[in-house]
Amino acid sequence: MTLSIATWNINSVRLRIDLVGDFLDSHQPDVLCLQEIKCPEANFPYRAFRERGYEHILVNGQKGYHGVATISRRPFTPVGHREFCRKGDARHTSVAIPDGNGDILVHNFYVPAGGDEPDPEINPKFAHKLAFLDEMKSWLTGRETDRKAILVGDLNIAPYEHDVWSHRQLLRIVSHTPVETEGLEEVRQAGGWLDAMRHFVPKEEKLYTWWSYRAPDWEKANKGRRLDHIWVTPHLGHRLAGIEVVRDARGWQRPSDHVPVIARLAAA
Amino acid sequence: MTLSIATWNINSVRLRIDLVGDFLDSHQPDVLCLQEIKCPEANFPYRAFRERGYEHILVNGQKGYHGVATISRRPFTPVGHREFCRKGDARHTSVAIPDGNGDILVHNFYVPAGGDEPDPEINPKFAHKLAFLDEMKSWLTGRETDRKAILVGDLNIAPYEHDVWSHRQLLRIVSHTPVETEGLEEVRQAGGWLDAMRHFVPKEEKLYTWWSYRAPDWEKANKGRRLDHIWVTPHLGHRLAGIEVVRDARGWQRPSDHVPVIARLAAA
DNA sequence: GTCGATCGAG
DNA sequence: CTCGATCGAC
Repeated sequence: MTLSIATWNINSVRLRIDLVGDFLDSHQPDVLCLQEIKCPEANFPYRAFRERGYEHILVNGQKGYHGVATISRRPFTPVGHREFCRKGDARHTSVAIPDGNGDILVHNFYVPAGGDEPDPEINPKFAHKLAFLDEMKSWLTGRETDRKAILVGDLNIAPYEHDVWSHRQLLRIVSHTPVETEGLEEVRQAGGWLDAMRHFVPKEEKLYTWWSYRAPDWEKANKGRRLDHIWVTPHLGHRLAGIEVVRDARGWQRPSDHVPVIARLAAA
Repeated sequence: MTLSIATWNINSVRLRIDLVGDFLDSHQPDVLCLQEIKCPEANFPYRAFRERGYEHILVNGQKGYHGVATISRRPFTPVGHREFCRKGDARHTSVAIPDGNGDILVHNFYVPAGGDEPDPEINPKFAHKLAFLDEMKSWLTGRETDRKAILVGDLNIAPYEHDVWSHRQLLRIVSHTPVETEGLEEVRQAGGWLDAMRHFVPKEEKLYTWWSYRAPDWEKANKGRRLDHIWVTPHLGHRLAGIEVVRDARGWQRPSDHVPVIARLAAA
């Protein structure tokens, strides 16, 4: 059976529920992983999903900040949320999707943004980000390597040179500092993950999933970053069929600053 | 020449500029007096008015609160704003509209709401409202009596029994307490004004211009109040041709809690 | 209920 | 620039 899975930092799912509906109608992913839903589970707009046949929903939300949700038109088993860094933040959820011979485990992450100042000594938000990466690394080491698994989300780090519009100008900007990009590479390698987006798009080619709200003419300036990611374990590597970055979404009415990314897996 | 003049507490002109445009397109008043524009003059959405041929605009605005604007498709001479109660509030503006033999003076007022507790000793907002009425009375006494003049606005008082859904239940509710209703009558009589709305609608008939946001089913409950008024001097009394309360406006998308009131004057 | 201001966060 | 929370005002 094939599987298509999308990840999207929606920056308030309630405010943008119509955009999400349009996206599901037009792109029909099997699974949608949202980040920054910005509401507790009780206020999640379930109906818009169920109306469209997305009846399997797992929400890890909190009031006002962060929050992730995994939504699927294929049945899944909720696996649970891990609370990283003992902060009470809703930044992770996981589900297991039956897929012929065994399940595919799907991790949905929202890594802390890290504030402005890239110094953990003076910026506790940056320290939190680095601690989160450390904990991701140890928790994921060996955990899914020998299974069929997918890790998606807003990882808030653009790891490679051409994941940002200017490597040089962003080296001291949070999301592209060496301690973060190297940290994220360690997480990826420790878990044995393959970077699905870069599997299809050469590392020499610019690839973005986020454009700041502050630049009025985002399309012309095109000062983007690749903050959103889809990783798969080697057991799924041979099934990777394609990647789509829905760049158009940045130009929709009242958009999120992130766009959806979709990965398509061939049948086993 | 005929003249039609509308008054509308818009509760943020920027948020509801599309509603205002629709109203102008559909009802085509010569003059529109807005209250509670809630922005300084610099942020006033002039373009939407000019695009529609309303090229004469006088704004007395302030940041976040209150603010009035008089908008006209007929030329006028700005007369100025009076600052009542030395509070720095933007609650009045006036213009003079050439009308054959002499001008028609148009006063646009936003009287303070007065808070919840109808006791000036313990509620300074109520004291301010009463002081505002006092100052209106002395300032207007004899001032326009012998001219062609119109006074419109959100006066935040429902003066007569049938200006509220329940006279008995509102006697101790701010906007319908005796000290306010009597005070407003004194203002009206001291200036020699005629109540144009009650000129057409008998005092025994319910007449409202405002329905609270808090009542979810405003139309069915119909617990309204007549807070918005159009007064004219005797020199214009014989020209009063009709009054329209645009009640529908309360049911528009994201409405103001007040609806527009339009007065039509016949040619001299 | 609905607004704008202010704030922290992105 | 845009979001939600909080607040005071209506």
